Amino acid sequence: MMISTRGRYALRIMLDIAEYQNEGYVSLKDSAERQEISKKYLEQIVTIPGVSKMLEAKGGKNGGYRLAKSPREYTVGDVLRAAEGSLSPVACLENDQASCTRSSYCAVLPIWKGLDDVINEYLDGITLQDVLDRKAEYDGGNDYVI
Amino acid sequence: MMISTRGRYALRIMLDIAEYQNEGYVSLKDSAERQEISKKYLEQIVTIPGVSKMLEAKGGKNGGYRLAKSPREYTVGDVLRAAEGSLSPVACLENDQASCTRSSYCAVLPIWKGLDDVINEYLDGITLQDVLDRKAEYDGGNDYVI
DNA sequence: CAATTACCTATTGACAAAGTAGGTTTTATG
DNA sequence: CATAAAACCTACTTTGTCAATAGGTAATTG
Repeated sequence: MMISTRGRYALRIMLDIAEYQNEGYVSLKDSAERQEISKKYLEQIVTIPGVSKMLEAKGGKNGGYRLAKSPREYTVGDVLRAAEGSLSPVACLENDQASCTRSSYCAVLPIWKGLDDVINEYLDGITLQDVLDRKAEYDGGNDYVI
Repeated sequence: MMISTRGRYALRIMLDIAEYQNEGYVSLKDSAERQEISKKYLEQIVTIPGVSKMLEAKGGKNGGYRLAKSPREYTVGDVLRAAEGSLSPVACLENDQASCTRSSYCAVLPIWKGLDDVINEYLDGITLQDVLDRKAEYDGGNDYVI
């Protein structure tokens, strides 16, 4: 499993904020309740450097978060990579990892590279706005949930 | 990371056997040396039920393994799924997993389904023979290695 | 000033990954 | 028939990450 709760929750909270931010800053308390996710755990996810870069925060009463840019400017891939650090399907491709000694002549490595490409292309082809739009199609903005 | 050493080693040993089986049964000892993988660990991988189904074994001197079918009839996806159990990128799609209570109305789930499809289509589009052929292209069957 | 929010650091329990270890059984061959 | 070489089987260990929980401090607004 390549995408853990960190990435999945990051995506859901970004979408939740995107959906409710027109009413002002969205607090983690509200998001956590809507999403049925521990608020404490969400705090950790939201403070992952890559994730927090995509948000603007404000403390105090009526504070909370909103997106730094438009939901059209963030892809699902952006959010997941920020939260997970890497979406590599195998260790061989991990950026920080000391690359395998066989990599220069490994006949299997091109398969992993191709897989990595396919995954990132797919996830970068979906923006947060796309998800919100699809949701709205289904239910007019009511029953369907992030 | 979705594909661990189990899956990667399973693929490499299947390819190694495919490559050398025309000279008779391929022993784990030889494969392990060529692939620089612990023989003991390879034993475990080869006895995973799904993996062992793709092999024919013979004990004793000059024994070893060979593929049950032609390398054209096994895809990379077949081998990886057999070794890993599942290639689901997220827990939400795991077959045995008690499916999430939100699944019936979750707006994010279709994204994971789509990702799963993209991954499996890619990996099922490559047969073991394809990998052997590509290797042969590069080096005439010598320097390039599985 | 009081409530509400974000922000920060540490700790925990469970589980899986990646092997290691030590044996038993089967099968050729000298 | 004895021996070596192979597959086959069960158990254990170590390490690290995941998924939280806990308990605070700092900032902002009404």
